Amino acid sequence: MSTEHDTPLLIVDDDPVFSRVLARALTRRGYHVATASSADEALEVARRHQPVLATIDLKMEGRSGLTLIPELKALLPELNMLVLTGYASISTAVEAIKLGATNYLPKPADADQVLAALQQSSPDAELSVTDSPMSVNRLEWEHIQKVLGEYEGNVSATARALGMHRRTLQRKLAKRPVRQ
Amino acid sequence: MSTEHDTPLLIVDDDPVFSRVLARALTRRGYHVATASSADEALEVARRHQPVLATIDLKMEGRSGLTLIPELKALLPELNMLVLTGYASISTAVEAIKLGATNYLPKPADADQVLAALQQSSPDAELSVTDSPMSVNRLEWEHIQKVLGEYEGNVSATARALGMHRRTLQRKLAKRPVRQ
DNA sequence: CAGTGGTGCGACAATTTGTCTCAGATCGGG
DNA sequence: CCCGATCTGAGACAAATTGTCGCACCACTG
Repeated sequence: MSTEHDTPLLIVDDDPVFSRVLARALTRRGYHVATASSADEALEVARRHQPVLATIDLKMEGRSGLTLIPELKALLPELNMLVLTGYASISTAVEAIKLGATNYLPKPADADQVLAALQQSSPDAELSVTDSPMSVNRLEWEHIQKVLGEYEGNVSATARALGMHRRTLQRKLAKRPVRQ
Repeated sequence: MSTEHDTPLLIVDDDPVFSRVLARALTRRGYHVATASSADEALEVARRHQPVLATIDLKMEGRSGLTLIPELKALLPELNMLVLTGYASISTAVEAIKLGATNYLPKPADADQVLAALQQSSPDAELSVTDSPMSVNRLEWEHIQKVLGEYEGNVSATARALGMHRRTLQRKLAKRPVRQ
């Protein structure tokens, strides 16, 4: 476990909240974390920081994270890149891997899942024994909260975006095991 | 268009209807088509047929098509493999590409899409990123597939890990993934 | 051979969703 | 000030999904 101590890691994400939370969690686990909030900033920071691991968001202002992958790869051929996105799709997953990403996860994902995905870099994939995956309900809850935030709390719009009935979303939000 | 004339192509799928329809469509377009309905048969046929292109179904009787990918690759290093499945998920897509598949398409897909996916050689970083978040159901499907993969397809263990009833998981798996 | 743990699937009750419907609130014009 | 559009919470009831239990049937192992 001491092998990853101070391993330089780069987080590329334009959502400051997500970025900060993940950075904190990874720092606590002993990584040397840097963050960037755009593709261009990522290249800049990468030059200085020389990361060994990176997480890359796809949907960002300006260039998409997809174009960033080959650029980072050119800069740091050894870099282990995990694509992490709230707008996941099979087609971008396929492209990301072909472009050289080592893994691809839909958000929400917690720090442990991120690390497991980064570690699982070898193509043959020794199955990591993730102690306990997120329950379906928790995953759903976090996703709902995130999207709800993106729509500034508009329940109707969120329900439409999530492809669920407004009444259902309403009910799910009503039995909140959570505050604010 | 004459370049693909008589190009040997292998279809691996255990659904005879799908297999026959696709074979006919591709034959009409000038390919020299062979079919196989299991992983083992695929290896056998591949030896004789020496395909340049192949489509591989994931969910088949016996071994999954996923294990077939590296085997075919070992047999025919130049083989261009397209994974084609009715139970598409990001996690199997990532796995398939890492194992050497050149592309991945959810069924249903018509012959033209299949050919386009097989022909498309270089990755495209300009691919547009979806602008709507995943639906709750789709996210659930992706998560289930990922965990299921981590437990090597063990339904009971996956259900336990996800805190859901085996019967329920079973039923969810029987359904196709929701689009969009 | 018995024991353990996996899988598929039928059946029926318990719960959750979908659908429809109202009755406010709010907001930005015209 | 009223209009139309849109958002909201909530009741009611049907439709669909899930929880539960049970059973048969492997495969593996001591």
